[in-house]
Formats: sequence, structure tokens, C-alpha cells
Amino acid sequence: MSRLRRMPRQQQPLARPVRRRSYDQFCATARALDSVGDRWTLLIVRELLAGPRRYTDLHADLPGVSTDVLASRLKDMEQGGLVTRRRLPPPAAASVYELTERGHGLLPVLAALAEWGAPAIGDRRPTDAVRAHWFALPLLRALDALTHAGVVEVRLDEGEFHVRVGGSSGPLDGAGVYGDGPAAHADARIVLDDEVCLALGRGEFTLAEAVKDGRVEVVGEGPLAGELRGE
Amino acid sequence: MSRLRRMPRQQQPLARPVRRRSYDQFCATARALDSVGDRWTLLIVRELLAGPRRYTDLHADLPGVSTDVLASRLKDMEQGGLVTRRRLPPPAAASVYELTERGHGLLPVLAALAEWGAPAIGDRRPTDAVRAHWFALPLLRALDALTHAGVVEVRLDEGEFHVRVGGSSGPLDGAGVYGDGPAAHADARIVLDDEVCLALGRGEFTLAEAVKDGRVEVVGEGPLAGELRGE
DNA sequence: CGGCATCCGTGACGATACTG
DNA sequence: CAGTATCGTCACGGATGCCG
Repeated sequence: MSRLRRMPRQQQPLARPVRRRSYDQFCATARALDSVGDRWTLLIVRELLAGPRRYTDLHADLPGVSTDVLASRLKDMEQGGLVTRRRLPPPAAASVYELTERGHGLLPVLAALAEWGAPAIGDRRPTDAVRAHWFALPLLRALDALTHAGVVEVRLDEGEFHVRVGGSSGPLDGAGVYGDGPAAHADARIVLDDEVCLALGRGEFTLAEAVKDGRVEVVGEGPLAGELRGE
Repeated sequence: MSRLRRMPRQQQPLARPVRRRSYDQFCATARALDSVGDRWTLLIVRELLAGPRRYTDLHADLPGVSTDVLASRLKDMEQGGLVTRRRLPPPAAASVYELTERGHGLLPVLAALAEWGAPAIGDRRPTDAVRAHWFALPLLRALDALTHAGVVEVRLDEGEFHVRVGGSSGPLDGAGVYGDGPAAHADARIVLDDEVCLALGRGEFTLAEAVKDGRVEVVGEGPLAGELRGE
């Protein structure tokens, strides 16, 4: 026995207060990853880009995250200035988390990741969870060339979501860039299936082409709907 | 002894073969993070964007990564199609890792992260490591409006690196988007300090403005150097 | 019921030593 | 030089408990 300690190894833990893990590199990318590189953090941002959400809603739409990790991430993100916690008025005894402006600034990061990941998404595996609004990020790429601004409601097999488009995705009005479920007021609605939605995100064809051969159906009368039809 | 097992808890380990950890979500962003969301992976990509590197070079420019984690990541990335391992011709008994085209496709992701991280980089902490080419990604943002193509050598306090610009960052010729050290053939050279370089990455002012008031010095005679001077 | 905190087993990580 | 082996520590995932 006595696996004779091979080294004194008595080096103190250095009295590190709590030391959040950092890459300790003077590099913009590394600093960004210090903030959002932890597991689940960017997916929490993806959820919050849909607008303010409660803890339980976040937990429901992030299958696999454990309760303590979610709570811990939200705390870290609040301290890091990515999210704020807002207590709802008395009737509803609950609080919601929402992105700060800094947190919203991660949209290009999420969009770049979605664009890179779209070609490799493959088929849906039996163990894969799905939510309709997860298709919003890839789709935004196909919609960001629109000149008219407004809200587009998107109907997929999995459910529906809505996105704000046009106006260079102007200043947020407190709501998200996209949202789950139907929109309060939609300027147009499109109906398509997952495959077509992902192919649009991959840039395999344009929205106008997809509308033309019937893979995407456009409902609505306004100028935004007209532009979606390629008119 | 016998800390009496408190529960049957006999649920088999399910005979999982090895199961790389996945978010198991049918979502382009989550799939992307399945590939590059692990700690250190994106920073390895940052290094390899500078061109093919050997294991030891990677280890030297990624302070803090342990040898086994680096080896494991490179193996995962090779299996994931992000990098290839190439054995150098006999004289040099070594092998290098280089990005595949798919791996190069992560440049927009790294650029978005760098742009988001640049405003928050703060001051250099005593524990922070630095490498000159870590400033390349933020700087690319300030250079991507150039119309002339070529190689710009950048001289900072920390050292020098070079970037390929123009031509919409055309097809790669096997080398990186940027590289450490001086360029084999540079069309122009700029001299500036870290602060100015990061401010350019934050978009606080344009390169032409910085040249005008002397915060950036441009050396060279060709058309690219002329454009850098704002002529 | 929402919002966590606690406990526990497993795996990932970081440091160092060692080997072909 | 290019990793592999070993080991201690911490983070993660799952279940459960607590508390307003």
C-alpha cells in the first residue's frame, strides 16, 4: 500500500476567492468566450432572443439542462450584464429574465453559428428535441434582404413563431427579435415545412424561388406580403 | 463502512458506447455548438486560421490548455471534419494540423465573437497572455471594406502579423486568413499600438481617420498602401 | 407552483510525469 | 517532439427537498 506521495504537492490552493474560470488571454475572442463560452449559455441567449422568459419556461425549452446549472448560468449572465431579472407586477408572482442590449448584441454570433451549423444539421434523430422558434435564426438569413419592415408569422409542422424583419432589424422595442407562438399583429404569414426552412437558411434557394414553385405559401395583403411573394 | 446504498438505483448505464456529449436538439445553433462548443475548440480554430501549425506550436500559443485536452480536441476536430492532420515530408519528422474548408467556414463565427468581445476586453490583466496575431480578427473588421486585394503586414508592440485583405477574402490558397510573424511578401505595412488596433476593431473610428491624425503609420508604395492612406 | 438549493455519481478539465 | 498516463479537482446532469 502506501502509494508514497510522489511529490510534496503541498502547494496551497492559492486562496483563490472563487475564481470564475477564464482563459486569461488578452484577446477579444477569448474574452467573449469567457462570458458566453460555458455550456448552455449561448442556448439560453437563443431562448431569450424570443423575448422575456420565466425560469420555468427556459427550463422547459432547454431539455437536458439541470436546474442548478440553469440557475447558475442565469446568475452569471446577470452579473455579466447579459440579462436582467425583472419582477412582474403583483398579480403574477413571478419574475422574468430578459436580455440587456449587450445580450442582444450576441445575435450576430448566434446567426453565424446557425449559418455554419445549418448544412450539418442532418436528419432529426429520435433523441432530438424540437421547438418551432429554433428555426427562426436560420430563417432570418433568408429574410434579412427584405426592404419592408414588419412582423412575419411563420407556420411550421412543429408549431409557429414570428420574426421582425426589415429596417436593418432596428432598435428593439423590448420584445425579442423573434418570438414563439403567433404574433399579436402580423403583417404577413408564411407556411412551409422544416426541410424548406432549413434549406432557406443554407441559402440553397431564395425565398422568391421557393414561393414561385409552391414550397412556401404566403398569406397577407400588405406590402411586406407582396415583397415576400417576389412582387 | 458500507455507506448503505440509499436507493436501488440499479438503472443500468444503458450500455452507452462512448456517447460524445450532445445537446440533442434539432437546431442549427445547437448542432454547431455540439461541434465547436467545447472548451478550447474555438480558440484552436483561431490559431489555425493563422495557417497550418504543429502540435507544439499550438500548445505554446494556447497557454493554459493541458496536453491531453489539446490532443483530445484535435482528435475530435479531425473526426468532425474541422481539421486534417498532414505529415510533413521526411526531412522534417513532424506533422501539422490545418483547417479544412469546413473549418475555415468558422471565420464569421470567430469574427462575430471578436466584434462582440472587443468592447469588453478592458485592460490587460497581469495574468493575461498575449500574442500579436490575436489582434488580427478585430482588425479584419476595419480592413474588410478595402477594394484592393493583397497582404498587409501589421506591426504592434507585441510583435507582428499579417492579414490577407480584399477580394471579399477570396478562396484560400492553403494558407491562413492571417498569419503570425512577417509576411513573405507584403503589399503594405501598418504600424500601430494595441489600443488603436482594438479601437479600430470596435469601430470607434475608421482606418483613414487614424492614419490622418498619425495614430496609424502606413508604409508602402502600391495601390493597397495608397488605399490604406485614404487616397 | 415557481425558483431555486442540496446531494450525489460521473465525466471533463488542468497539472505534471513519463514514454516512443 | 508529440503526445499518453495518471491523478486530483471541479463542473455537469439527475433527482429530490425546501420555501415563499
